[in-house]
Amino acid sequence: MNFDALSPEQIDRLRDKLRASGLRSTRPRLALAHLLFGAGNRHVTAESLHEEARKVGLGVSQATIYNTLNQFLSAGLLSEVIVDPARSYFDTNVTEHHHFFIENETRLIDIPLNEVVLSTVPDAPEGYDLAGVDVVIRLDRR
Amino acid sequence: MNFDALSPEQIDRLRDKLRASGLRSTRPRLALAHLLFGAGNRHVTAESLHEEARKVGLGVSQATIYNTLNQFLSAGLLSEVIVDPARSYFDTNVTEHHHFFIENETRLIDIPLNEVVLSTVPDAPEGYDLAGVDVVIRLDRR
DNA sequence: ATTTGTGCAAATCGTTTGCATCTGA
DNA sequence: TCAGATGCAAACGATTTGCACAAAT
Repeated sequence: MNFDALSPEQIDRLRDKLRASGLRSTRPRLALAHLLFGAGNRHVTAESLHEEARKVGLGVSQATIYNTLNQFLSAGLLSEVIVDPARSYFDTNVTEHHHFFIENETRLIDIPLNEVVLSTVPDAPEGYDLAGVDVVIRLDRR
Repeated sequence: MNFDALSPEQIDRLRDKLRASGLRSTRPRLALAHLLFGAGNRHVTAESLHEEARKVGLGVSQATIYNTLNQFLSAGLLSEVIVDPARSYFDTNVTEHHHFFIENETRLIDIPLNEVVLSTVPDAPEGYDLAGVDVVIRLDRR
């Protein structure tokens, strides 16, 4: 596990982020947090993150990848995007927004909230609370 | 397999529907088609349909359920709804429309197309064609 | 010292597939 | 007749879990 590229400040920032969410700052978690939150918004699958971790020389098992992703998810550090029956996508953008999904590239692109305007939306049926609205625009490479 | 409840007219209608889609009208397919298309729009999972088939006394295996659902899907007799990472939903409504998904009841409700108006939608990125727009409104029982 | 996380391998769950056997056209 | 369907069980891929060990507070 190569932490040389990380400045102490970066490490501290990640530590704080984890602690603030009630998670212990362990080595694997710090390393994965760095991959995930180190640069802009990202979409990963368990497999893509595992692959990435391997390349960077992290000896993390798939189980830890899954556990960590799920912990980050329940801690609110990640959101889940449900667009593909074959696998789960995790998004570092936890604000409300929508997605393009490129079916034959297995790739997601964020759509800022203000670029989709729902001018008419049905009321929730009696006895139910609104939990969220997901808009997925499916694309195919031309 | 109890076909007593089916009038010859109903059987013929289903036969035609299958044939029109290039599918042979076999016993299991006719029976499942009857369950699926017999009464209004429906949402099923492989498991729920299997269960239902069992109750009606059909000796169909899970494999046949899956194969049949997928054949109906590619034949355009069913559509797929992707809302739950845990299982696939099939919808007998093959026209464009949207969905309520009740997370803790594992249940779908159709939303007619005109009840959701997207007044602003981003352009597809260069080089990509629009394949579809899915709106899922997630609900929780109050 | 105690609690929480990790790794591994085995277990689980939904879904798909190979193959021998049936069956509809 | 014979291409196409079925059933079963085995295979599969993604995800979860049990448990012994390791590390964090």
